[in-house]
Amino acid sequence: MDVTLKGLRAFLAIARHRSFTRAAGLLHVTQPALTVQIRGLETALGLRLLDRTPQGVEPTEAGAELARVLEVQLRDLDHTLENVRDLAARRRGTVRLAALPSVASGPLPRAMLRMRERHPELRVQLQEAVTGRVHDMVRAGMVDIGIASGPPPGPDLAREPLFRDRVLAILPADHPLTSRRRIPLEVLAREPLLLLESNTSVWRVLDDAFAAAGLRLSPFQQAVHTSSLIGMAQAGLGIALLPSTAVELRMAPELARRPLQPDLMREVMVVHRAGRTLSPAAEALVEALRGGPSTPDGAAALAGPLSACTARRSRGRS
Amino acid sequence: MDVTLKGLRAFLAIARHRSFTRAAGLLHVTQPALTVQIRGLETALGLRLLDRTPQGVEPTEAGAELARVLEVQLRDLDHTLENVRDLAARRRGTVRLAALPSVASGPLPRAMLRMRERHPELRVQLQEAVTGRVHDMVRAGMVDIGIASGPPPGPDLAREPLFRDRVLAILPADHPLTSRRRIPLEVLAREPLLLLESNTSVWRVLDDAFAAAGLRLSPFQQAVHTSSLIGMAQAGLGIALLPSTAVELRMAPELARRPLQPDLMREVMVVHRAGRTLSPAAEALVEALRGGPSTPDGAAALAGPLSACTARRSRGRS
DNA sequence: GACGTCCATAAAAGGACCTTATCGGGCGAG
DNA sequence: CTCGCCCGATAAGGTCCTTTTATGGACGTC
Repeated sequence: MDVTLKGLRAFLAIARHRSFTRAAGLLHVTQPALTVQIRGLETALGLRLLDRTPQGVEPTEAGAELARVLEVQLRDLDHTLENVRDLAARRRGTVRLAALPSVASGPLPRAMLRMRERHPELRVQLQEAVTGRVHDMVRAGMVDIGIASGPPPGPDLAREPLFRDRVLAILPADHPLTSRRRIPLEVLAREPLLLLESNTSVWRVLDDAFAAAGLRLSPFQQAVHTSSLIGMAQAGLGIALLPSTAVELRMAPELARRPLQPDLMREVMVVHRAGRTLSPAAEALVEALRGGPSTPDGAAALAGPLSACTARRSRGRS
Repeated sequence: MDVTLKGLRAFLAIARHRSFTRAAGLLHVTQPALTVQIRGLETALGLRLLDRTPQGVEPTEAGAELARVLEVQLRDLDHTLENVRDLAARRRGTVRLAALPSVASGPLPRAMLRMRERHPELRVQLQEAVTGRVHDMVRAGMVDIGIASGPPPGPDLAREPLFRDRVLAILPADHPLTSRRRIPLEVLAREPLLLLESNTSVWRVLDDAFAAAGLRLSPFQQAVHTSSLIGMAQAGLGIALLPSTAVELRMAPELARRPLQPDLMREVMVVHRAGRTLSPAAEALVEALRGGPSTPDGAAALAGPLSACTARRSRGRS
């Protein structure tokens, strides 16, 4: 015979209410079930825990001692289990996120707002980083998920597409090229270009496209922050090439925006460790980033973390 | 699905050893059993606790948190259960005992010695009291068992015979009555009698017997302590009537002892609350009082407390 | 003295659990 | 690159446990 949680809970209920019958009602079982449970528990422990009297039940010495201790310990255990269930139900939890600066300042805030509406208790620990650094942080376990762009980072990281982001040419409203709806790369190549640093995903997209067109990407000026480039464009220093998500663009409405020819897109992706389940909080954030929950009702959301992420490591292209 | 102790233990073993297969070996089950157990636990909690990878298992964030807390809590729970098992196995425990002074000084010490040989960790809290007080203390729950004599104390107390104790006449070796092998009550009635107090069981036995013989019990001297009466008898003050268990008799070998005519016996009994199971420690003491364990082998002794004392309240004679 | 309450027991249905056997995926060696 | 090994998942089958329904015995009450 084995000590079971069910048996212990039954014992505690009976000891507390001094009655098999009443405890049975509270536990939603019949009285004989408790008789058997207690017999099992008493056999497992090797002594009598409850003295059955005609008018009810009285714990023995040992039973009273056990009940006293068990009361605390089972409450603690239930508390522990409830905490885990809170994680699952997204009533608790923190997502550690590493995101591209353009996403962090652009679509991310609204996603966090959506997440808070559905799961007010969840928290996000945000760190901004460029793609390579995002991958490193995810790989090292420093963050739960990353938002990055660029090529597949390797077999140990899994990626799921989030959205596509257009690369725009940002130029003063009176610039001659504003007459064109799209600005060809070969035209751009002759202009003074204002670019982010070369380890960014935008730079990589541009570099690839220029190379494919037989051109060479030679920036007139580079900067770490998008707003610096915008300031330069406002001053007429040249043409800035920026992702459309960059929220700083909204603060410079007088600047013209033009897509390129060919239209260059940057694929923004969620990255996480392959073969590792996303925490429920991380799932909630991904859902919010996608615009809404993939599983609208709570029950399905609760089952979600189990069904999701059974995928194994994705094969990296050689 | 329900959280079970077995499932939690399985989870902890797997999380600790990072492997279903290894944990299965340690838990003496097969690996599929653990797969099912963990699936049940994860379903009950609503999230994934373990990430299965080709080379083993890695706890998820939630799983790691659960494992950390559970480790402590299950250890505490096991400790609690082990404590109860110690009670059952008589490796721990205290008997609160109220006993007649004659028994406490007479057969009890040897019984305690026998108990200590078998169960060295058990302790006895002894209180000496006369029969009426013993009954009261047992009834009030102040002690676990009592040793008393005399008539049935009522329906709420159960009694089991322990031994029979002869009432002896104690007289100086040169007393004329020493010529008689048994001393008739009518002879005694004419002698100066040295008796214990009137609330004692010996007094009651004598009183009943004298009354049945149409005699009147009128002590020449009364005392609380047996040794006082012995001293008086040594001084030639009269004839002391004492139970044969009184150990003080052994310290006065020069005094003569004679049974009465009719032979008066005092039935010494173990008393405990009716319908209440004796604690294992109390059972051990009763066994020792009886001269040896009623269940010699440990296994049967362990099962003993369960089978014993299923009897309901014994009917008191009206 | 009939009745209600309480726990124990018995039998049967239902479910949970474990074991054996097998699968599929990943990894390392040859 | 393929074979063999290790890992966990799955399926099927049987056993054991658990629960429910129905009933019994003991006790207290009206």
